[in-house]
Amino acid sequence: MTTKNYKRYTVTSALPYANGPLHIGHLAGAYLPADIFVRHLRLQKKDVVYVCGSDEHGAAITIKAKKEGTTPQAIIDQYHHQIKKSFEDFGIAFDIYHRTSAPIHHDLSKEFFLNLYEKGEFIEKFSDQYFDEEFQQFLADRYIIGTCPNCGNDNAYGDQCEKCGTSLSPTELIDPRSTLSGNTPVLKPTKHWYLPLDKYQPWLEKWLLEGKKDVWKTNVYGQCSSWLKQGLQPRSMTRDLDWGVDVPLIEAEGKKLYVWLDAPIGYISATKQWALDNNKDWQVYWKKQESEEDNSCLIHFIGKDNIVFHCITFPSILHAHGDYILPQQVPANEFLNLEGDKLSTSRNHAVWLHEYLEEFPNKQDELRYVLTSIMPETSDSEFTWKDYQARVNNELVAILGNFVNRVMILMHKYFEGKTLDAQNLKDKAINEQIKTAYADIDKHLTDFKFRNAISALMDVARLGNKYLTEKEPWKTFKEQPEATREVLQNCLHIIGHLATLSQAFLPHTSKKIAGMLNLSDEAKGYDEAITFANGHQLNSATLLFEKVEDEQVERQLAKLIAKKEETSVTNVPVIIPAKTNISFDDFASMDIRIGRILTAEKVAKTKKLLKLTVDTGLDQRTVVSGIAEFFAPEDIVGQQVSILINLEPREIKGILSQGMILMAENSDGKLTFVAPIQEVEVGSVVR
RNA sequence: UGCGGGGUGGAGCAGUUGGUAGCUCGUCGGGCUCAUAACCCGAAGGUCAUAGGUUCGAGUCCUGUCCCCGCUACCA
Repeated sequence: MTTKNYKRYTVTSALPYANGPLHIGHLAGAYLPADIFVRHLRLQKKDVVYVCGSDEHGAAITIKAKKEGTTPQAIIDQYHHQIKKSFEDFGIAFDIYHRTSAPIHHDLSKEFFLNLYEKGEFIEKFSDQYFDEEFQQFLADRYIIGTCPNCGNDNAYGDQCEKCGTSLSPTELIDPRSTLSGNTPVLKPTKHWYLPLDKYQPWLEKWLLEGKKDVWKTNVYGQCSSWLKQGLQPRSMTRDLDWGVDVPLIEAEGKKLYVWLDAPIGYISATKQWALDNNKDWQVYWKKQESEEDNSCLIHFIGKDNIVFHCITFPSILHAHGDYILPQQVPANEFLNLEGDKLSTSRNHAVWLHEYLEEFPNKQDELRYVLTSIMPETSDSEFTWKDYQARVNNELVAILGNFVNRVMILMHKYFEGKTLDAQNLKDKAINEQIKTAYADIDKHLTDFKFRNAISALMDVARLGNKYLTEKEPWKTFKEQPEATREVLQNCLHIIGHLATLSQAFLPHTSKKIAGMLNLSDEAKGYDEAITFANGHQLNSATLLFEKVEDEQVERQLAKLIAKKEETSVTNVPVIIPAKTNISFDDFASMDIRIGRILTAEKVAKTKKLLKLTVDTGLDQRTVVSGIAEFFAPEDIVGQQVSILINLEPREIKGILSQGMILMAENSDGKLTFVAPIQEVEVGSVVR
C-alpha cells in the first residue's frame, strides 16, 4: 500500500480529551493500532516518531470545572496525569505524550494562526452572539439552554436539542437562558475569524476525492466524500471563551482559538518538544522537504468521530499554511460496544483502563490481544467479558502459552534445558512457514489489518503445536534421543520467532518469552537471526498466561451493572433555571385535560415517536408523542394522561398531531406520565 | 431531514478486480497424553437481510425495501 518505503514516518494518535479517564474504546480505536503499527516500523529499523498528548482546551472542560466547583487547570492536571500513567502502564510506546496547555504548544498554535492571518486566509465576520451581562462574557453554545423550536423540549442546548436531535443555533432557541446566571442573555455583535473551507473545496476534491480513492479505508473515504458533496462552509476558528490559546491579535482580546484548530497542532508541538528533549530536528517529520521523496509519511490514527477534522479541516489548515506535509493515511476505526450497549462516559458504561490495570495486574497483553482481535476495523464491534475470557483461555493460554510451556518442559525433562548445536532451524518446511508468517504480518499491518496480523501471529504458535504433535518427542525420546533433540530445538527456534514477532502486539509477553529462552530482552529487529550457542542454558518454564476464571467474569459484569445504577443515583440533577414570569391569563389560556390513551402504535422509521389516539372527553384525537424510547405501545393503552388540547396542531412525520401529552422529565431525560393519582373522569380540567 | 458504514452457519467476524462460501470460538466424533482437561485430526451446521435487474455465471455490480450503528451535533 502507500505507506510502504518511506524514509521516515510521523505517526499520531488522536489527542485524548482531558476531561475523563481512558476506556477500552479509546484503546481499540486510536491507540492500540497505532502502537502496533509503530512498534512494527521500529522493528524494521524505520525512522519513526510517534506522538500524542492531552487535549486540554475547549468549553467542555470549563463546564466540567464549574460543575465540580474547581478550576479548568485542576481538571486537566488530574486527567492528564492519569491518562499519561495509564498509557505507560498499558505499554503504548509514544515517543512523547505531551499536553496542549504547554507554552510551546500555545506559541506554535498562535504562529499557525498568524501565518494564515497574514496570508489573508481568514474571513472576518461579525455575528450576534448571546452575552451574559452579569458575568460579562459571551456564551458558548453549550452555555445556553432554552426551548427547542422543534420539539418543545425546554432543556435544549444552544447547539443541539438532545431530545429530538435537531441541530440548532443559539438564536433559534425560544426563551434562552444562560447557564451561568440563569438570566436571559442579550445579543451582542462579536467578531470571529473563519477558515474558508469552501475556498479549499476544489483543492480538497483533487487531493482527497481523486488522490485517496481506493487508498483510504471505505468508511473514511465515504464520510469525506459525503461532506464534500454537501459543499463545505467557512468554519469559525475562534471562540469567545476564557480557556484556551489566546487569539494573537490585539483586537481579539479575550478570544481563544477554536479547540479544533489548536488540537491537531498539538501533534506538531509535541514533536517539537520531543525533538528538543532528544536533540533531533522536528522539521523533517512535518515540513515538506526539497525533494518530495524525502517527505515523512504522516499517519493519523483516530476514531470515526474525528474523521472530518483529520481529513478535511486539518489538511486544509496545513495546505493553507503551505510548508507542511499532508496526511498520507487516516486509518480511522469504527466504534467498540460493550456488552450490547454503547460505551458511555456519562452513563459510566465502560471498562476503564486504569481500573483494568489495577484489577488485572500484569495482564496488559491479555487486553491488548483481545482488543486487537476484535478491533472495529470495518464496522462497530463488541467487547464482552465472556468473549475476553474465551479468547484468553482458548487462544492465549491454550495455543500460545501452552506451546511454549510444552517445549520448555520437554527440554528440561530430557535435556536439562541445554541446547546443543542449535544454530539453525533445521526443518525446511517450518522455516518456510515462518518466513511466510513474517511476510503476512508485514502485509497485514501495512494495510492496517490488525486482526489478520495478530491471527497470523497465532498461526505460528498453532504451527508449533501441530509440529510437536506430529513428531511426538515424548514417544521418540527413548529410541531416538538425537532426533528428538533436533525436533525440540526446532521448536525453540519457533519460540524465538514468536518472541520477535509478538513484540509489536504483545510486548510484555515477548519479553517473558525472551527471558525464558535466556536471550537478551533488548528489542530484536525482524532481521536479526535467532541463535542459540552450543550449550546454551534455558531458564525454567513459567506460564505466559493464566486462565480467566468464571468468577472474574461475573465480578466484572456485576460491576458494570452496579456502576450504571450508582451513576443514575449519584448524578447531581441539573436543575433548570426558572423561566420568566407569565400572567395568570397566559396560564389560563392553556386548556389541559385528563384524557385516556385508546390506541398507540410506533411511527415507522422513527425511534422516539408514538402515534396515539386519545380520548379527551370532548373528542378522540391523534397525538404524536416522543416517548417511544420509554414506553411500549401495548403498555400504555388505557393510561390516563394530562393533555394540552389547545396547542396549535402540528404535522410530525406526516401525521397531524393535535395536542401534547404532558410528561415529567428527570435530569437523565427519563420520562414519566403526568397523570392523576386516582382515576378521574375523562375530560376533567387541569388547573 | 441529509449523509456514511454495516446486515454472511449457534456467537464473533473474513471474503481483494463477479467463477464451486471461509476463519476463530462453540457443538459432535476420533487420536494423543509432553502440556494451564491444554494439543492434533475429522464432521455436522449457511436459500450470504429482502425483492427485482445486469450476466453464461453475483455474497461480490445496479435499483427498490426493511433493520442496526454512526456522522451531521467538541466522548476512540
